[in-house]
Amino acid sequence: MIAAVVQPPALLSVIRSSNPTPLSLLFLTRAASHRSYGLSAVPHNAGGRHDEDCHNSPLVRAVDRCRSPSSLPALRALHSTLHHHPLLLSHPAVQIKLIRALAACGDPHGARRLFDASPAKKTVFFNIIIRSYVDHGLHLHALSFFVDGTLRHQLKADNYTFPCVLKACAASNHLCGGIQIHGAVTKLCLDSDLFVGNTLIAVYARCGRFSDASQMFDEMPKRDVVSWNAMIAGYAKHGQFERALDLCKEMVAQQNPTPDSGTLASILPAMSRTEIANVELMRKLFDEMSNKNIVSWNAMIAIYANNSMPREAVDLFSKMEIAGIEPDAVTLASILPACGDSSAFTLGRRIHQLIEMKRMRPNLVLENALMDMYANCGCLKTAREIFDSMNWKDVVSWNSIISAYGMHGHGLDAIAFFDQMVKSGIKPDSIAFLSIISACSHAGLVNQGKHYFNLMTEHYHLSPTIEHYACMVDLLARSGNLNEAYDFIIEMPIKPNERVWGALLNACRIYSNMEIGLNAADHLFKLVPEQSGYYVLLSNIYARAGRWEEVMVVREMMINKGIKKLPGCSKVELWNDVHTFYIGDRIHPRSKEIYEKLDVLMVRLKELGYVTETETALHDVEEEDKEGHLLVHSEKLAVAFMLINTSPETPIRITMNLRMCLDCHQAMKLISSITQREITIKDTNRFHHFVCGVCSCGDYW
DNA sequence: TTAGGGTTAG
Repeated sequence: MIAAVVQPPALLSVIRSSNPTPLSLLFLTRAASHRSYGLSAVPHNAGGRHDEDCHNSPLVRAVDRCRSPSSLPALRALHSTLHHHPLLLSHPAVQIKLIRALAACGDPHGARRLFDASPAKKTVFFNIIIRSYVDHGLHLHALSFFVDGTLRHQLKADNYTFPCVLKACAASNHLCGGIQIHGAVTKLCLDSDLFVGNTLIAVYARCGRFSDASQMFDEMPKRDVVSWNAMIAGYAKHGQFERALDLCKEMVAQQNPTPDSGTLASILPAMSRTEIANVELMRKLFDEMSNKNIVSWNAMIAIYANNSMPREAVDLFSKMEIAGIEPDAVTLASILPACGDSSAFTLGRRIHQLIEMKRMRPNLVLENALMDMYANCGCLKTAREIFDSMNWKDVVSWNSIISAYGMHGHGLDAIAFFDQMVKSGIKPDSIAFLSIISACSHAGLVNQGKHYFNLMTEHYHLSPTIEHYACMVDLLARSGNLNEAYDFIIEMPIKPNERVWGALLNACRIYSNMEIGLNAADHLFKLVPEQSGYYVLLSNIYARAGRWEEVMVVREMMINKGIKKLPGCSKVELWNDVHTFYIGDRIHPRSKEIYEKLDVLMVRLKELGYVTETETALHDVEEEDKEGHLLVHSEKLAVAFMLINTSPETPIRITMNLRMCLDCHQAMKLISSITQREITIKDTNRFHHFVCGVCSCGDYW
């Protein structure tokens, strides 16, 4: 019998609310502890009526509405209030609601305590708690609880229990546990269950046991898209990219089942630096997907970002926003590197605001991505602010700040960060060494670079990768030690690649070393015969030596092979728009003003002693117009454009697709001096930060 | 109930 108690209107609205706030629920529980609301009127032995009362109780209904971590304080208050109603609290229906709510509010341990205290232990309780452990990444808790439940409490695991415990095995790579559970599954004849079968595939595939996974897959009475995705994910995770792709293509060809968001996410590891045709295939799957969700959007954005297609990633992100899909932390962490790579600073900054607004910090991955975005957009100071404000830092955070200082030319700071990282107890990994050696290389710190290379191999016992070797060659060669660099290559235990020889050839251009340069070029033309940049480097070496006949020979080689020189291109952001300039470009709507500004600047520059550096460019016919005049390089056009469009205190940020030439570098130093502007240029190698006539690279690049 | 998505170099 429930007494007809008149509810105060405010309290009624709280109880009826479908989305209780912690505050409103606390109010309810405090009020409930002072009034009966019919709860004390629950008859002690009302049988079926008692059940009905349990479900109708406002307190129990309020428990039911606690579904997210923000409701946890309110839920705990409700729970303590229920202790005043022992009959209600001991009812299995109320207990299951409490356990379910605690699990949903992110308190698996609380749910477990309730289970332990409960005399009526049922499989359904068991399943909820295991799932809660798995959802919170507490895989070992899930497994030990499973063992405890089945052995000590004689609980019967069912077709709902096994997928969860097997998921715990798959996620923790616990193959032995998976095999034992498979035995139990077989005894109970549950291996023909679709959900159980799918998780068994996941266990075997994730642990690299492909024959067992395939056997499960082949022998299943019924398969669905999850079965296929589990196989694909296993191959992709273990580097068997072709097999993952073949399986995906087979599914597409059969048209059954239809690939879904999970397929895209499963194949993602196989989509890193893949062929463009594969990226296009994934985009086709994505476009045809009828039930796109946040996972499919995130996976497609990540596919673009991992394949050096940052513009496409940014475009897709815009489409996602237009479609009204709210980005989550994973989306933002995927799009931030794309912002950094494409210098989409305006978007990057907006994402930062979004993160702060949605209170998504602290989030280690997100903060690392944010720091990297700022560094890659030229804002070292903001990157540093993010780094300093982080509560918790991992090796990725340290690597990011080391590489940020390194690519901005602050080698000694990068070294200080590296040493600080080691002192803080974080073990440097392979990328940490790559970052620090690269930082030393940019700053000309040869001995320090060698020290870190030795430290990596001798103290940390890390095997250098081809990237480390390329970095060392760059360090040695660019500092003028060309013979040492050459010997280093010859003694390398792995076959030198394009990057290794490329670093040497570039240094040979700087130091006009014809002999070693020709040797490097010879290797490069065999390795990458279509790459225009190396022909240009060789031609520059000949031009510097005044060997014009050979310059023409190289040019003819390029013409015969149909190799086109990559036209220099610079991008700048102005009021949310990206403006692109090409060498000698006259197509920009404000071209006339840009050239007029440049003319004025050149007069001032020449007064300061600037002489156009024509030594290498003079005979570069592709850089001349019809009248034989040298075409203006794109970065000069970009800087003139920004000078006429922005206020004197606005810093100028330019991103280029080639390395900066000596002439433009000299011009930028002087322009920064006469206009009192900060100019930051990101070329394909590093950042140049020009302030008051001085560049952060110290003219060493 | 099952699969599956994020950060660091060059």
